[in-house]
Amino acid sequence: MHPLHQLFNSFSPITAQKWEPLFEQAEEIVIPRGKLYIHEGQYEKRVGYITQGKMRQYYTRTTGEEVTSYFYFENNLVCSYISAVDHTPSNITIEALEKTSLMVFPYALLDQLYNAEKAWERLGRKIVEYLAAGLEERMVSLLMESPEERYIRLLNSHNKLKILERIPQHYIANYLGITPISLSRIRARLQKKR
Amino acid sequence: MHPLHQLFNSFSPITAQKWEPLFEQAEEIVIPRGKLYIHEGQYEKRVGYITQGKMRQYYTRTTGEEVTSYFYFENNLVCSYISAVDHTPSNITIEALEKTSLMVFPYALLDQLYNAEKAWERLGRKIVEYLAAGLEERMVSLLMESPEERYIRLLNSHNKLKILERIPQHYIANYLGITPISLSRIRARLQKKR
DNA sequence: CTGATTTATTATCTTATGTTAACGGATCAG
DNA sequence: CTGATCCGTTAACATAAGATAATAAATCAG
Repeated sequence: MHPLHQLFNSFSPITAQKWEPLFEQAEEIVIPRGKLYIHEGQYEKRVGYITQGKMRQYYTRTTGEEVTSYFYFENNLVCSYISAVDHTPSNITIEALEKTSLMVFPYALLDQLYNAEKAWERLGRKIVEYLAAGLEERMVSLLMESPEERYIRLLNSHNKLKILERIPQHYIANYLGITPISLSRIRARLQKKR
Repeated sequence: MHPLHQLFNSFSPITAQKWEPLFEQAEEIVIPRGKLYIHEGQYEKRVGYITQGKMRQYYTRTTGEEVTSYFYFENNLVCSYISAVDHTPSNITIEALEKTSLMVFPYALLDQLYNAEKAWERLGRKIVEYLAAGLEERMVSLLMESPEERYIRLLNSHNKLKILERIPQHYIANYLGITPISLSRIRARLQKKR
């Protein structure tokens, strides 16, 4: 079974027959290191699935500063979801942090499948529920925890250890909502405590 | 048309016939000022719809401090969504800030309707998409903005003016992720700038 | 290999927030 | 009416983060 089909099934079962039309319309693309997959301000109606590589999602302030909101790795779906659903320009940018291979298909196809089949509609709901749960967790962490606590949480969330191994520290600081300098100080403080 | 039916229709159309079974099983409840509608730690499988009143949603730290994550008013849906979907104990508490009237129905009923009808399944997806969009906006605000900027954003978001009019200031500070003292200082700073 | 760039740390100074405490005004219950 | 509680503001102090700059280490390109 294709790993993306497997991922879908972990949300809600999709039979091989129903899976087929999506698989047929998907294509493989490769984004070189440092290049953008999704551009802020553009209508971005593709859904991607990473087979190899890593990506960074960020917002851009009016002042030009980038604020990292998420990292993606192998077996992750990447999509400017709100842009695709609401037909609005994307408010996020997603760049490849290394040469990244993706399977991509148009969101319109997914929408078509939603209309055609309750099983797909259900899958769509389950995926958004998963997305919402992740957003809530991040929101609560930002609301309730200090930068130091957020860093410790990251240290302990072992499903995200790959972030610490594969992402440069200044991006991690940015993801935590602090400057790289501040993260350095936090790390120094924590080492002293041991 | 019942206002809740109207609200549903604004997400995705539900015919009068399909609406009927939900309406029949809904009941009206009243929560007195200061009492809890949803208790943290309990399995909370109802969906509520406020017809009158206002409520506050919060998380509780291990230290006992409450951290406000949302305010609800008339015509809002209130639900410990993740608890209902995942069959886990609620991680949030929702209290009535004044005597509040709600229409409530079991989430299981909604789930049943999801299974029975694609129109309901679609509605479910649309509601979660709306929820996710709200969570993302709040997440971004916490990640990108200073407390002062978040307060200014609240001042300008005219659909939330009712928050400023109807919610005590120390809850607003808590919602912004700061202490009431700090909010007082921010307000003093802003007044000086004029 | 080598020079250039990127990345992480440390120091100094400024600024905003948290904490604690005090105060006055408003609200509420008896 | 009156005492008690709640609420918002202000002050003083401690702490942590932002900004800027300097430096060292690691990585990258030619």
